[in-house]
Amino acid sequence: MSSRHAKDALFEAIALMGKAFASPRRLELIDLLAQGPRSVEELARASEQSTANTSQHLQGLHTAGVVTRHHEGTRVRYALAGDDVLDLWLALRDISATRLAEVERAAGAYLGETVEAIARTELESSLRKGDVVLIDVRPEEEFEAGHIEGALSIPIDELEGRLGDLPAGAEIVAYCRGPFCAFASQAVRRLHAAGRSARRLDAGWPEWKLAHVDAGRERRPDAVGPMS
Amino acid sequence: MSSRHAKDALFEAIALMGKAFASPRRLELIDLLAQGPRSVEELARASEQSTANTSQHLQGLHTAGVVTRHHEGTRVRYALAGDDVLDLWLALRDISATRLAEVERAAGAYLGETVEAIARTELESSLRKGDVVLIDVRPEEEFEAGHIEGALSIPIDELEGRLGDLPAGAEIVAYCRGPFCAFASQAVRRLHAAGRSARRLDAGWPEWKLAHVDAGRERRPDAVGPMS
DNA sequence: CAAGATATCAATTGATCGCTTGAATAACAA
DNA sequence: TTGTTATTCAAGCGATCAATTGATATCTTG
Repeated sequence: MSSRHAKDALFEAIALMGKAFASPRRLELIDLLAQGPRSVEELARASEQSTANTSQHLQGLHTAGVVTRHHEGTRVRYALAGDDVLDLWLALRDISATRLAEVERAAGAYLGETVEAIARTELESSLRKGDVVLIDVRPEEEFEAGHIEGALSIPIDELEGRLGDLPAGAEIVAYCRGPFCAFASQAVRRLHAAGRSARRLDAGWPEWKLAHVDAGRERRPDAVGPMS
Repeated sequence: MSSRHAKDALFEAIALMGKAFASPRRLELIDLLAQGPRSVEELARASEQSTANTSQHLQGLHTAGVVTRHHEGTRVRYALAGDDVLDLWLALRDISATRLAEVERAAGAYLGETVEAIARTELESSLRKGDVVLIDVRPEEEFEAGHIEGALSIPIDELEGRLGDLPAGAEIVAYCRGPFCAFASQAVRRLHAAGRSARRLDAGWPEWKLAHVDAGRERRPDAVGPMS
């Protein structure tokens, strides 16, 4: 009975995907890819690591089935393999935050002084009423790869220069990559310094997108059958 | 600006949990714990590895926040830290199956010849009509830690001896740990050999339990705020 | 074709991981 | 107390991993 051997092989295969999420560098790449497809060089720059290392990790992610790759002329465009992978990453991130004090500490240290947040559902109704101005403070290429409908693209670096675009009395809501991204918090603090009323969205574009794709769907789209 | 350092620390902290899912041995332990709490020795026996190694991995899982531990006299009882962790594990498992051909191959090799499966929703309505006899072919201690209401516990090892407990003409449905567990498939094949009509449930107790806990709830129970 | 940009490969290093072994600790029972 | 059982600790060794470096392939453009 080689059932032990077969079982080992099964868990080993699953662990191939688990390993994809076991390195901080790879997680950062996944987090960036959650905003939209990117080339190797862009990812390397955004994650401040060498191109070679980035490429190496991306290949690892590819053989783990976590990202797709296609060539576009001289460059290679990587993307998350699907919404299920995005969901998995967000789940890992959120659960690690609730279960590991270390994560919350690190998040607090990275985000800086806490700013007031607004929940997605509340923002939705405010948007319908036209109560708020919504700004996307991510880099422009991420905005272009996908953004919340009705949002204004104001990359965090340009914020001060574009205060004029924002109606004086309006309440402003800023969002960025997600709850652990510092852009929105930073934007809110700077807006406050400029005398504006502002809050951050407690989520990012990926969460928003998933929430709208999933609306009215099953939790896990039909568990995988025993084989199929 | 030490923001790079802070960001690294954050991803490194999240990767602590990712690493928990990066080893086949640990995944097997998680899979066993998904059936219910167990002691170190039981887990070591069930996963066919040394007690020392099992203990070591369990400690790793504990510091990763994936399992809880409490002492009961001379033994230590480990359990999954929560339903969110269970959900994460099932998601990783299912996604790896859809994205990695290797996983499906290994699953096929382990499960043996495919048997006909029945979906959870179909089983639910059959149960209401009293159409089927449902048997739980996991080891008895797992049945006792939790099982589908109305199921009969017939550990796979005792199946032949207890054929008499099963009404002759009835359609039988067998379930076990999950879609990648071999017990149910094996049970169905043996029941067929005994001239019975049988199918396997395409999921296991953990999936069933989660589906019933989740019924009528939000997808992800309130994404973690930026800090909270 | 040659030049330039993008991505990957190959080889190396130090660090970490996974498992084994044998001893140590803790709770309990006789 | 002594013995027994369950778990953890500590040391060690081979295997794997992460990052660097420098070279190589591939596509585009002039």
